[in-house]
Amino acid sequence: MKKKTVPPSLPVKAAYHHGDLRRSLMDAALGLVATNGVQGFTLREAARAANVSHNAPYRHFPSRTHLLIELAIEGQGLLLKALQSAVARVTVHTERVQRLGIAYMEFAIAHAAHFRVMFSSDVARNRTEALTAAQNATFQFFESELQASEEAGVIRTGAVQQHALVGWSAIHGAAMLVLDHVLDNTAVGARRKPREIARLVIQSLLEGILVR
Amino acid sequence: MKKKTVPPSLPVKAAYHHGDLRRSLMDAALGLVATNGVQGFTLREAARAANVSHNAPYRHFPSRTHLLIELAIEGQGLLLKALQSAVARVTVHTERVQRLGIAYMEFAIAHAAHFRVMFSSDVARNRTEALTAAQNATFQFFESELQASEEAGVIRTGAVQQHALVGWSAIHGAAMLVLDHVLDNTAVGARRKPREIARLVIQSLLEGILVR
DNA sequence: TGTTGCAAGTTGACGTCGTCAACTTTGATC
DNA sequence: GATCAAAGTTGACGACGTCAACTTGCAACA
Repeated sequence: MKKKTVPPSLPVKAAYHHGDLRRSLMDAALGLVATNGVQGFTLREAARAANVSHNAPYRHFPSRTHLLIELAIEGQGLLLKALQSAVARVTVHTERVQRLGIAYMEFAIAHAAHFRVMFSSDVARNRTEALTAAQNATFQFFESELQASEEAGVIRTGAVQQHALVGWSAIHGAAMLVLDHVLDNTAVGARRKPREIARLVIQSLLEGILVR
Repeated sequence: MKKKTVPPSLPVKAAYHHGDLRRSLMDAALGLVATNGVQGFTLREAARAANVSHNAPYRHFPSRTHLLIELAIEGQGLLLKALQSAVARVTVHTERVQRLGIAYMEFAIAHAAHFRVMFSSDVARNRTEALTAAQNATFQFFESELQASEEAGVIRTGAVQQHALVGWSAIHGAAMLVLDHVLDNTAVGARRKPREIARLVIQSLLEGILVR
């Protein structure tokens, strides 16, 4: 019924056994999440997009949720990589912190599908050890960054973990609010690009709010 | 088949027409969200919990999503009320800000079902004007609070909206991370109660991170 | 008082979904 | 060239959201 003699192995769409169905399904899932949201993603539709039967995905993922978990782990890796390369070759510590915040926000926008999956309650509710490890790696990167700033005498001492917590919370919260368009109708968020919002958040974090 | 002559109108479970099915469905939905998550909530199961047929909910809500939206609006109102009463009779401005943050976090924990619905991507994706208005009311309360602090000379001037943004982002992000147990395996979040985490976040926000 | 009309609730159906079980195809290994 | 596990397919099941058509109950009005 289908192609029997494979034409001389073009790099894409390789074999009868589909080549890399696992990757295709994950890509299809990302597309569906981007347009329909996490809960609008369907195993069967991903299978259709990959031209396989509705049960083929079960050869690669034990369930719909596990496919999402794999996407979340992948996304955490991409996020960590994005953060690391955002501060590579930057030596001024406050500049590094600023760039980390902006990179986080821009990752949430540019990889919105990954980001939504990473923090979807469905995934959170069924988190695996691998996902937890990936999340912890990102947080530890934040911590090590602030540790370096403290040792350089740039930030207040003795509260590195606390500062990493508030920093992550603030930029993560801002990203969530931006992604869900909650800020669209507020005076401060309406006409600002995500990057500017991230900059404002980090700036307030660094300088504080109280009069000095 | 069922009771025909209504026994002298007891206040609860009133009539044949169920009394207040709308409220019962929303309560059932909250219970389901609390145990199964937002995406685990089912119209049919809510109907079963209220002892009506699987289509009775459609006499009160045009769709499953609209029931969730109603819950989100209700939750925003409860949140605003909780914030307001948290600072009633408190006069010291920094104390007020601290209490607002703690109240936000405690609302997210105590009303986890409402909170999850309020910020579920399903609801965000289909937001109505009423929901947007309810969200804006909360944010404007934050802003007016900081405005008062500024006029009292407690916080830095000229950036009220910015500070409201970062404050909301930080405490909201912290609440989301706590709710999804993302902090459970971090050094700073593992052994702290949500209230302490909120306190840390607000404290860092007020004082800033940089050396002075 | 009797009729009428509308809101609330029910029944049944449709298409879609996630998942299970049993089957077939494919390609590598000895 | 036979074997065998991995990869993919077919068909089924129950549950879901939603639509359409029906029934029940209450209240307003003649």
